[in-house]
Amino acid sequence: MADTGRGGESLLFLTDEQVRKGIEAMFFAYRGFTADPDRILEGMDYGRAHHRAIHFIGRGPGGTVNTLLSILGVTKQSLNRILRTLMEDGLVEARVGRIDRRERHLYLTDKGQELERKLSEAQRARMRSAYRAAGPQAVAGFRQVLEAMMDPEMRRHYGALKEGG
Amino acid sequence: MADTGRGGESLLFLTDEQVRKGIEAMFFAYRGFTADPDRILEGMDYGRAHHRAIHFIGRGPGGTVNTLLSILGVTKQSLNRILRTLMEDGLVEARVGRIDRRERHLYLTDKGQELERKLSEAQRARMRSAYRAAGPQAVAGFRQVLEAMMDPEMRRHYGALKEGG
DNA sequence: CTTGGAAAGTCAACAAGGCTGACATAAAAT
DNA sequence: ATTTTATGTCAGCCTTGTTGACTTTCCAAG
Repeated sequence: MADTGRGGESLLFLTDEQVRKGIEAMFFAYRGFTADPDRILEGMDYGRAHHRAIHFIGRGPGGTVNTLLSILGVTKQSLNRILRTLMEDGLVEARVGRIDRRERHLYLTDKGQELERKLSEAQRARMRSAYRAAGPQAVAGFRQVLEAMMDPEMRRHYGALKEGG
Repeated sequence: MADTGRGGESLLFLTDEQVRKGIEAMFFAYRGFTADPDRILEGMDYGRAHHRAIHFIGRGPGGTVNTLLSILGVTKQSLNRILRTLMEDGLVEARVGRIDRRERHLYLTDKGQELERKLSEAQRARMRSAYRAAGPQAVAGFRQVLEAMMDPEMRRHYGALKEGG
């Protein structure tokens, strides 16, 4: 176990204690991460699931239901319930595919974009503030660790959005 | 990359695009973060809420119900349901306080510790692997950003566990 | 000693958002 | 012509969150 790794580090960062602290950091930070959108959505008929759908439709307009399904990792029944309410309320629009007419391509309406912006701005404000407090080097590290933590399939989606953005 | 490093930075890491990628990284990574314990717990009568309770009881044995309540950020009714099943199943023990006998101090039984270890090991394995892949500098940055992302009260709990650990 | 209030537990009801299973339909692929 | 795929939908269940009302226990202040 005397592996010194990257240029002579002590590997102290891999102790159980360090790793446990990382786990708790994830737990507590995720709460902060979702807190602002949750606050905005409470009172509306929407919840976190609607936020996620709106986010990824806004991020990849024209994506199919299947794509969204695999990004979100839920069942079609579960997604359908959310999508239906969003469409009824005129936040999301589903267009029949021109090439393959079985597919539905999803878009945010103007109203949907408005809510997306509102939610996104709150969440970005916190993220930006954390970024600013930690500095660019820390941010790079943050992203590296998170990316390494993902399941391969999720990393695929993440990467696709990276290029796309 | 034209990263100029700390002190005269380009602030490119604060663009909306960068911040959005951070948001998505959190989303996808958190899924990975919970995936392994979820897999272990499925089939048992337990869920993520039980995992969280077990984790923090194991982390701070002798803590009161109220402490746990404020760490987890749920209502007492919600926690009580989880705690009751854990006590019925002999994973958690509640001891009446010696000083203040209204308080219940929570401990994991041997059986509880066994499950805690099983869940924790799976989660730590992933975290450790991510840490190893990213390296110590990245890990430091990861922790900095997450800490800055927490709500102040959560940061308090996080810090308390930090010292304690 | 009595009373106020904090800590904890309990019961009931409800909602969000996961899940499975079964089934329907349209369109593409074979 | 048949099978597969993409999507939608109905019904029902589970976990885990919520609120509200109420009780018990116990410390502490009057």
